[in-house]
Amino acid sequence: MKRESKTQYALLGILTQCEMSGYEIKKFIEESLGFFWNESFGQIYPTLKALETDRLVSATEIVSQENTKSKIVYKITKQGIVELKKWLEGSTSKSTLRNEFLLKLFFARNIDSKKLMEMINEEETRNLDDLKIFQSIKLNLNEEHKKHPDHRYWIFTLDYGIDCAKMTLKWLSKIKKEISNLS
Amino acid sequence: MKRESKTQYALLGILTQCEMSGYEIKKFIEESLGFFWNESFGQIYPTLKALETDRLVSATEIVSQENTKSKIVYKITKQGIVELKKWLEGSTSKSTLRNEFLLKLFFARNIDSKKLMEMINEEETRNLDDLKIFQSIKLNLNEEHKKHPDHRYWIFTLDYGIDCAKMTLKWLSKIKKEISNLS
DNA sequence: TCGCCCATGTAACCGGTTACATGATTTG
DNA sequence: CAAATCATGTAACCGGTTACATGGGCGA
Repeated sequence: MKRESKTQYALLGILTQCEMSGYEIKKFIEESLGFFWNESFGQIYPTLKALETDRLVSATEIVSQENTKSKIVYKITKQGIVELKKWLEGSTSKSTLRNEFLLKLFFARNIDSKKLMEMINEEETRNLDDLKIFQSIKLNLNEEHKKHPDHRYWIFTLDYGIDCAKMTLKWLSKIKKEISNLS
Repeated sequence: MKRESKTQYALLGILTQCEMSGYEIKKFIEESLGFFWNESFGQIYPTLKALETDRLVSATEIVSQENTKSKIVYKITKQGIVELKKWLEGSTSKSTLRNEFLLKLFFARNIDSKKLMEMINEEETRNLDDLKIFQSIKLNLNEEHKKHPDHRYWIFTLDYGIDCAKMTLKWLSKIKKEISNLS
């Protein structure tokens, strides 16, 4: 069984928005997919070059003007869209998830009870912060990008983040109660 | 910033249960941590050896008897427990999550609507299957291992899986409705 | 001038999976 | 007898991050 990186498809998908440089793609990922996907420059730049040699994207150098610096923008080609659709409509492999917090909780018998509470409180804060961010992004999305062709799908993924954070918060408060009742 | 594999801590944590061979550790992971952690033999065996040279575990060869095959069982040492606790009570880094389903959904404008529905239905089935498995494990855990010192923590992590699957199912049915209403 | 952001790139490294080899024992 | 499971191990490979280099522009 061979593995195949999904980085290429992430980049192709992003380039269905508009043409972008590697640097802009990185920013887009951080701002939009950050909570369920990420890529480093060490992946983005070489993958863009590989996509270009495969003719799935085309590169154009934008030369330095006043107020702008030179950059290389990439545009998805027809073949690129074909390849993207193949992946989109193909089977989805479940990602190998590794949750360090759950792993620690599984072994929590070995944690000092005070430290355990601290750990859970930190997780609570993290999720509360995430929730706030997601909700403010959703507000902004509904105000400024309502007409964007991808708007509904962006809301779908964002709602997942919101529901996930809310569920986790409920679960955390539940286990906090049980731990304080019984220890 | 250096990275440090968590595999060693996962193994140390598991060995707080009882002494086990590499093979048994693998089975334990699959049966108990499977939905939020996994390790391959290619990691387990070399890591066990490294833990042994660091004196965090001790190895004993169980020679072949009638009905049993020879195997090497590993036992956590006092230093091992110290190192485990250091990790447990240290800071928890959030794992880099990559959710292929969400990535596809984010780009779903490029998916044929019938195929999109199929994709969502598959995700629904996957979550329903997971939920059933988690619930049966929970039943079994409450019947057979109620007295186990780790019982409550096992239930906590399991409950997370259950709540997560339920939340995802709700969210999936919500987006299904919205897609069928508006397309 | 200093630090920050824009912008591109790559080499070294690491963590992990896959695929294989070996061989015993058990089960259908 | 074949297939599955028990049991250990490793080499090749891959995907990804980190850390670095380079250099221009811009604001404090």
